[in-house]
Amino acid sequence: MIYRSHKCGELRSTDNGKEVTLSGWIHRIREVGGVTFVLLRDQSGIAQLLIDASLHADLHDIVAGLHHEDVLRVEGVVVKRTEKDINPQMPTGEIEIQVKSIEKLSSAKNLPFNVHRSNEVDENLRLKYRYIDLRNPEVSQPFFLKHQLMQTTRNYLTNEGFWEIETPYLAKSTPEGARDFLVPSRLHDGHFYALTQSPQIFKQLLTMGGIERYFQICRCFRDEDFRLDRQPEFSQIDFECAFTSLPELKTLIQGLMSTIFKNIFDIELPLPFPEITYEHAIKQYGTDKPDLRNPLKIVDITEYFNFPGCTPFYEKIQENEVFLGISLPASDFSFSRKQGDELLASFQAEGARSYLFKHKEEGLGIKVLSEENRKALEARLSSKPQDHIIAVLAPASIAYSLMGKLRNSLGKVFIEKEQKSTFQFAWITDFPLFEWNEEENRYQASHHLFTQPNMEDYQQWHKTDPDKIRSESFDLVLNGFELGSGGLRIFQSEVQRSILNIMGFSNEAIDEQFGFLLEAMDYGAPPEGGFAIGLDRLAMVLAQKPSLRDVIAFPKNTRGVSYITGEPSKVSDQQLKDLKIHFKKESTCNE
RNA sequence: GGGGUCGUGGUGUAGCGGUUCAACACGCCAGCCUGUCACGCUGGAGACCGCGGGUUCAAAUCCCGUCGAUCCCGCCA
Repeated sequence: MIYRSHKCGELRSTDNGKEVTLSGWIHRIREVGGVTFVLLRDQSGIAQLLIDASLHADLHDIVAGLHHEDVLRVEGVVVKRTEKDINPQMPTGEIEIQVKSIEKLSSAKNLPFNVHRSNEVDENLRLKYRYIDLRNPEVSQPFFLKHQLMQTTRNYLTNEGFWEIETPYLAKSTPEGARDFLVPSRLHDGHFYALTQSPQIFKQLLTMGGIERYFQICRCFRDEDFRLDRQPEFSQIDFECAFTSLPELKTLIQGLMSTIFKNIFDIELPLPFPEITYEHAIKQYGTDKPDLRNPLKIVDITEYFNFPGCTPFYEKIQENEVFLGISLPASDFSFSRKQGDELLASFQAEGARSYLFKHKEEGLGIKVLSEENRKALEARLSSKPQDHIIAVLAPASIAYSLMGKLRNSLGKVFIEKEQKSTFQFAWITDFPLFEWNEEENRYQASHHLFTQPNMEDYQQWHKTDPDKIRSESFDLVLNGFELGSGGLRIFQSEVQRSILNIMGFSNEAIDEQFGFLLEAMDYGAPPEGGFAIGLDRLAMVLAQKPSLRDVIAFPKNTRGVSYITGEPSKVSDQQLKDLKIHFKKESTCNE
């Protein structure tokens, strides 16, 4: 059986007169008097069938029984449409197929939603019937993009001398970082595998094994709460190099990104990407993943209000609070009194004092400031008449993040209007090695446990102020999304042990949990570094989709549930028995 | 773990104390239509308004609880 001689979407007027066999799904049916128009769809596109039962009497019955999404095989002749019947909206709009025979390969029940209208349907229903939704090119297109990303990446890294090597998914649970998905071991009572959160340790072992350039497009598993840009399983472009440096890694990644943009979009990316230190990013953008399409900047205006009598600002500043402002140019950000009040109210709710200043013709309306001081402030903010200034007075720990959120929400409209399809990369550098964990009252790794400290910082501060140590690591940010992170790794066991000690690991705990790694470092480990790029996030941003679920073929919902196959699900008593797992209480979560 | 929003025929929504309140669009079924292209026209079927309780003479509508969905914070690269 020949199912098709041509694909629906490829037919043009140059095919006029050809005998063709097509197979596909019924996209629409339009019955007009004695003739029936059927749009037949396959992956390549849509072609219009013309079925005239008066010419082929045997078609009459079969046409009467056709429904949307039935699967057909048809034979017919390509004919050019007359001038007035051409549909310029369709790529195949100059022709149609005069049908001679129809065979229904498969019939479709009434569908839960229309393929071409699924964007208005509840997402969980679409996910349950993902195989229907995927028939819509708008839904399937991101998967082709992702395919291109993977192919380009493999080619690029292969050309750079990388080997693609697989690492285990069933691995050892490690402390720190995200919660693990655990897999009980049948052969070892009470013992568990953990699904890998990332191939971090394995890739280090590979370079220690003399494989100087490794990469992998790898699945990662993390059992945390999910968001638009977080799924329980996701993919990373993961790589590691021996004898490398931060500049070399950056060059490599910039090369990958520019190759991707060149190959897929025919866009020349401006290189190198701008570099912003972590400290600078927080102070200017209120986040470590700034969207550089957004022109707004946070300005520290504390100094202009820091004099006795400048009530109430002065008193709060003396208590170590900071005063931060964002200038909103009237040319780009129209602003109503009501919006302003709403914003201020949302800040008060977060425990910050907030202010909205309007720049009038005669200047910013802030009475406590001298004219000279006020003018200096206006210059600092580049503020002009009609502009607004939003300002927050709060402890630094909350002020910057509040302003960061404000900057994001204010910038949204601007980006949507002016910058929607532009791509702004940035490197974020000089991250602190540790961050303080309030709950556990100890330091934890801000990147991961094996990140190389800046050795000068380390020598100076590791005994007294570990939080002043910067790490040899960096992030890649694209349009406000953290695309990936990486850096240099510790390759000396003494340093690794000392870092783990600072984070509160006893030597016994280190030997038990990381003994194999420290031992490996003692058998001749090369200096090394690497990076990991979130493949799904990259695809999401490039496809300009709002959710990771749009670029994962069979994603889970926000509670980690798949409606298509029904996991997580209960398992049989026998399976539990084999694993020697007993539940104290009958679980009632789902069937 | 916390907060916001939502839950009405197959799908998307309207109704937000009573009276043509169970409606509208798409889809579905039947009929008509020989150039449609989101075809059109006529008619029809289809919902105990997520679930449980309460207030009331009266609840889709108000209240409480619960379940589910979703977004955000916490958490997480």
